[in-house]
Amino acid sequence: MKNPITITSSSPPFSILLHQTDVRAIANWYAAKLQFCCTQNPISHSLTQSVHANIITSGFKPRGHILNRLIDIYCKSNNIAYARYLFDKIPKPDIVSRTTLISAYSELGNVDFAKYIFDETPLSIRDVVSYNAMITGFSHNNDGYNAVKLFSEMRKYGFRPDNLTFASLLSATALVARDEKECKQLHCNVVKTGTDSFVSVLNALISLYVKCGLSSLSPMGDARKLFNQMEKRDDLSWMNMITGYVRNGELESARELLDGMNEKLQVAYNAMISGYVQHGFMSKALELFKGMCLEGIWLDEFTYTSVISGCASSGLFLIGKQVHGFILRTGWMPASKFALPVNNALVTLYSKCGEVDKARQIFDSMLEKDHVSWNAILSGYVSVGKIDSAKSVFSAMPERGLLTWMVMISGFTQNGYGEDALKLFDRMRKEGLAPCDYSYAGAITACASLGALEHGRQLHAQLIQSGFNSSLSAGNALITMYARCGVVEAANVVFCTMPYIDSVSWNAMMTALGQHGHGLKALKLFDLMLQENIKPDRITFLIVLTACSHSGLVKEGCKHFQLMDSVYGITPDEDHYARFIDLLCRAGKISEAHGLIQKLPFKPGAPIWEALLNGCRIHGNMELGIQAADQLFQLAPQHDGTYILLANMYADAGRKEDMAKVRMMMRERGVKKEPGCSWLEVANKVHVFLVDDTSHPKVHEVYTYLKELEVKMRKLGYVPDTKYVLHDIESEQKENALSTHSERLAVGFGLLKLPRGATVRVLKNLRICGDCHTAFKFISKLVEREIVVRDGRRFHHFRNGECSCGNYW
DNA sequence: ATAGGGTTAG
Repeated sequence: MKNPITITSSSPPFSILLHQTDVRAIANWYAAKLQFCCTQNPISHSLTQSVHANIITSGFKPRGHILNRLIDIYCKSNNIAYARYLFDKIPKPDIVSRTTLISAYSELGNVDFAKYIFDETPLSIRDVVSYNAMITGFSHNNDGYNAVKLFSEMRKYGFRPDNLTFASLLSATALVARDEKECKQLHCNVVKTGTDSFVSVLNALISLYVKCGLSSLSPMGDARKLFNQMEKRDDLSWMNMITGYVRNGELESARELLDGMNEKLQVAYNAMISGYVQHGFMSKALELFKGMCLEGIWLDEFTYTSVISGCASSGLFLIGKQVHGFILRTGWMPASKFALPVNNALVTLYSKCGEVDKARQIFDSMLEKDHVSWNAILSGYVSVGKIDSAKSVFSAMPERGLLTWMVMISGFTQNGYGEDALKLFDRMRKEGLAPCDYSYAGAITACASLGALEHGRQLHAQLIQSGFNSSLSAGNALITMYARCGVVEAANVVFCTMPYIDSVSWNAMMTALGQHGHGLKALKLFDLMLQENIKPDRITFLIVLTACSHSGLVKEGCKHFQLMDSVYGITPDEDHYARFIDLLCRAGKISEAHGLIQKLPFKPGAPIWEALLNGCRIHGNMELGIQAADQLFQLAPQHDGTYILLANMYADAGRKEDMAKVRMMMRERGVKKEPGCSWLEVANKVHVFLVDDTSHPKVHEVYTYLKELEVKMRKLGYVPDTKYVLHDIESEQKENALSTHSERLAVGFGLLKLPRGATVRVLKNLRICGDCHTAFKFISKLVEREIVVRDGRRFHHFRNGECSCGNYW
């Protein structure tokens, strides 16, 4: 429909103004003009304002439907305050304008003001329509309770509910109904009032049955009966049934319904495709998609959104990109006019397949963005590890939902920024948001990587308080956290008390046992897992091999290494071989490991050489160790771990000059710590440096640094794990500086909780110095504080004050 | 003047 009025003018034409007396004509002109403003998308604010200004300056007193139009426009543009101001100017708003306002405000989400207007409408002018509008208003704002309450109120005052009332009421009841009883009762009411011949009422009733029947034996039974009885069905009836079946996982019944349809309704196909996508049957979804193309059914934004997002979530990136190309080629719509969800799905697709730049390109080209778009691009950056870009996206976001925080928190954690993760978690709560269980999982994992036990414990307590104690992700994170902080018993308690567990939980618990030298227990758990019919995956075998390696279980390790291919059909990849070589090396079978490397089915990469180098370090095999280090330098010259391993190898052999050479090499090649490592890690590295260079003159500086770290830690809100605090080192005796300082340092680290890295190095250092006395003192302290020193071969297990020194000392 | 349903992010 063409609008005869020119768009630019804001005052009525002279022909109308000529007859000043004809107020009606002027009013009609303004109303039509405002109607035009209203139908523009987006609403033309500048034109509205100039028309409004014109109304005021011309001395024309707006009332009735002009005021309504104006209010309508200001409502739609979310200028509620001004709409309210105009509303108060209406001398006696009639029921029609009130009803308009009620539904407009409700649609805008301002149901409170809608209720205000409704409440102050005198009972004498209320009618069924206004009640209907208000019930719908509540229902659209997820307030089923008040909708139902209003319904009984209107019956109390003697209003006769009509078909539209029941349509709204049924939809509202779906929000609050608990059982089928309520459905049946309402159904009777509908039949009694004779509204059961209206398609919209029956549609609403069907979806109510679908929602309430979920717990019953045949959830779709009543809905199907009703559907079959219907004389007339429209698009929505079919949609409701199909999505109902989909929700119950009865995809075959849904498909039967679709195939039995006489006319091919596009919405029904869309519902079916989205059902397949939701349940991960991508091949079926794509088959149906192809069928739609062949049958000549029009494909719309919903079709494309489902298909593309399905491709994204099931890893079919190539097909997803093909669909994207297909849309562009067929000229379905110019790319600039793609609907928001389609663009969102595309951003997700390119984010997930790692092409985050392409995702960004689409994101930037979008005229309209919502929180989903922002979250999609954010998780795109997070998953490829571009934390800086993720950070800038995070701070540029117009609104941050729970998911946003969660993505950013676990993004920090996954990329090694544990501190930032905890800081963000705190900030989230300071802003008054209640973190979801995934956010807790992220923060708890951050504690695991930082070794912050006490902080982790507090989060555990808060997690329970928030009612997330049955959360899978949080439970799995807790197992990892307790294990990494040395409290394997606590990890076990979590594992045993979790109401639901998945393969990740099994893996986490096996890791926990393996880390603490309980190799046999880990293998027992593995068997238990098999008995529970959980299929082991590649990760499981990585864990099993590591557990065997750390407990010196060579035979068992070999057995499982062979079984994984022959019985479980998992071909060992580079990581598995690396663990296996590690196992051989730790058991002293260096030449065997070296032989295996030469027979590998692929070109050995960094993990393989690193395992060999570490083995050579343990057993003092200098020649092979240097060879392995050379290979590593070629593969990754900037990786600091290689230098540290090599230096440690020399340290064990007492070759100080060579250690110095390694350090020189690092300096020459500009090897630095990767950016973003936590201060805890820095401290650890400082410690390594100190231990490696026993005559380092800067011992004091290191202590000052550690003290600063402690202050920083408190500022960040960490709770120190013990009451130990670093004392003034200056006042300490200087004799035997190394061992004393090492112990102090360890106490310092104990405060930061880093049993594995730091304490083990202290022990090693004390061994080099031959200071057994301090070592024993130190060990007893560890036992006192329930820290178990572990590692299969080299670091032994100390418990109850006893210490099995073996060849270590 | 008022009605029924569906898509996207971990």
